Amino acid sequence: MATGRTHRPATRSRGIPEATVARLPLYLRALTALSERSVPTVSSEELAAAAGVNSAKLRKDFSYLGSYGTRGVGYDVEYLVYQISRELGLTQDWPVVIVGIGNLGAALANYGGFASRGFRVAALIDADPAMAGKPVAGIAVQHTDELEHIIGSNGVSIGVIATPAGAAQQVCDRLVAAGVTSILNFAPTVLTVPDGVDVRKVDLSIELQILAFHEQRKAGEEGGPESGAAAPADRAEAAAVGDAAAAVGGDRKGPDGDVPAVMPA
Amino acid sequence: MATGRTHRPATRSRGIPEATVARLPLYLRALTALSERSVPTVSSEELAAAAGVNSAKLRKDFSYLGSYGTRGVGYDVEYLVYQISRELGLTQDWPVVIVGIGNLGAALANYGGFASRGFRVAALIDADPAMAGKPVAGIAVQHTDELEHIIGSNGVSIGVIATPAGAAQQVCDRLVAAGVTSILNFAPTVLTVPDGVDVRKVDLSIELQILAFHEQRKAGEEGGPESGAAAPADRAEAAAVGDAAAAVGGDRKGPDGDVPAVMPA
DNA sequence: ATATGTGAAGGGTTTCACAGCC
DNA sequence: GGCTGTGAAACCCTTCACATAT
Repeated sequence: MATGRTHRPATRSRGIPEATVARLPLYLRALTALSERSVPTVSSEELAAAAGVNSAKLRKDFSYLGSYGTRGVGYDVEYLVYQISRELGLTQDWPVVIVGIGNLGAALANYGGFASRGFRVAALIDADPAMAGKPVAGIAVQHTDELEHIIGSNGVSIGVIATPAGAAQQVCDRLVAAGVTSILNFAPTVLTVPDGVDVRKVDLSIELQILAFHEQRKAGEEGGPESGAAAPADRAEAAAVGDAAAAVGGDRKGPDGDVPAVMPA
Repeated sequence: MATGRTHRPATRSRGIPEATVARLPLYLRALTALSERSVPTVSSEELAAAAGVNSAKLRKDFSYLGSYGTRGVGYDVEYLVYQISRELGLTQDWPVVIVGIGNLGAALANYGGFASRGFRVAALIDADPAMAGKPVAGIAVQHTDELEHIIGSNGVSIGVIATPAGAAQQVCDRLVAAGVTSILNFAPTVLTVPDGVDVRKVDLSIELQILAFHEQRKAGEEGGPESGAAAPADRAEAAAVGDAAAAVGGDRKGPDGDVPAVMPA
C-alpha cells in the first residue's frame, strides 16, 4: 500500500500485452538491420531468428498491432519498421535528462543507442558543483539546482537516474514534482512514485546474480545433485546461522567500504 | 532452430521458478539493508514493501526455498540473508572478465555493486592495443589476444560483454570456446550460443523504448484515444510508407554516424 | 493474536496446429 | 506451395484466502 508501484500496465494500453511491448524494440532492431541491408521482405521465421524469439510468438505479437503481413509472402520490412516505430512512439523525439554523471551516467550520455532511437539527451545533471560546466559527451553538465527549470523549459517527461542509491529517491521525487512521468532507474533502490508514473529499473548486479544461480546449478550437476546441503535445513541449524551469516556478510562487505553504493535509503 | 537460445531454464533448476530466482536478489538487497541496521526479524509484509513486491508473492517465493520463517513472528534477517546468498551461489566468489573497456565497460569495472555481491573482476579485456596496460578501476587492461589464457588460468565461468555490437558475437564465441558458460551481454545484438551456456542481456535503449510506449499512451489519453490513427491502416498506406520510414530512419540515423554502435552483425 | 505456508482460483503468456489467404 | 493470423491448449505466474503453527 505504502509501497511504490514499480511496474504498472499504465492504463492497460490498448490491449497490447506488456510482454509484447517489451519485445517490439527487439523486432525493431532486427528490422532496422534488414532495412540497412535493403532487404525488402522477411518471413516470420527469418525475423524471429534475427530477433532471438520463436516465430509463433512473433506472429502473435504482430497480430496485436494489426494485419501487417502478406500470407504466402511475409512482411514488408520498411512498412513494419514504420508501424512498430509509430506504435512505440518513436516517430516523435523524446527529450531525456540524465541525473548523476558518474561513470555510469557518463557512459549513458555517450551511448549511441539512445540518440539512434529518437531519444535526445536534453541535459546532464549532477549534484557535484565541481562537475558543473564540464562537458560530457559534448553537453555541459548542469547543477541539480537547475533540475526543475531544465525539466520545465524542455518539456522533459522521461528521466534517467544514475545516482548513488542514497540519492535516488530524492532525485526521483524532484523529477516527478517537476513533471517527469517516466523514469529509468539504474540506482539499486526501490523507488516509490505516485500513480501515473512509470518506473523501469536496470540493476547490473542483479543480472549477474541470476547468472550465478544457474552457474552454481551447472557445477552441482556434474557430480549429481548435492541435495543434502540444499534440502531445507531443519530449524535447529538456525542457531549456527549467526556465524555462517557473519562469514557471508564478511565476504560481501569485502575488503573496503563498497557498501555505500548499494545502501538503500 | 538455428537461433541461439537466449534464455534457458538451465536444467530447470531444482523446481525454483525462474520468476522467483529473478526476485531473490531483490530480497537479498532489502535484507542486507535491514541487516546493516541490525534489525533482527521482518514480517513478509515489511520485507515485501522494502523489496517492492507484494507479500503473498514473497511468501510463495520463500516457500520454494524451504520453511525459513516462524509463524506468528516473521523471518530472521541474518538467517534469510545466508539462505538466499547460498541459494544464489554467492557464498563462493565468482571471477568475471569484462570484455570491451569503453565508456560502459569502464563504468562496469568501477561499479561497486559487483564486488559487493561476491563478484570479483578478474580481468579487463579490450581489442584496442592502445588500451593495453592502462589501469581502469585499478586493474590493467589486457589485450584480446590474452583472452583464452586469462579465462583458463583464472577459472572464469562468467563473462561480461560490453563491446560494440559488431564484435559481440565473435567475443562471445571465444569466451565460450575458452570455457565461459554464463554471459551478461550489454551489446545490442542477439547472441547465439551452444546449449548449456546461459546468456542474459541488458539493453539500455530497449528500456527507454518501453517507457516511450507508455508515455505516448498517457499523452494520447488526455484528449481521448486517437484511435483513428492507431487503427490498422489499410494496406494502401504501404505505398506512402517508403517516405514515412525514410523520415523515421532519417531521425534515427541522426546528425552523425551513431549507428555503428547499434549495428548488429 | 499474529503471521507463515500453501492449495486453489485466476490471469497472462507461450506454444500448438491449422484455417485462411496469397 | 507457402506463410500469415488466430482459436484453443498448455504452461507459468500471481493472487486469494485460510489452515496451520507459534
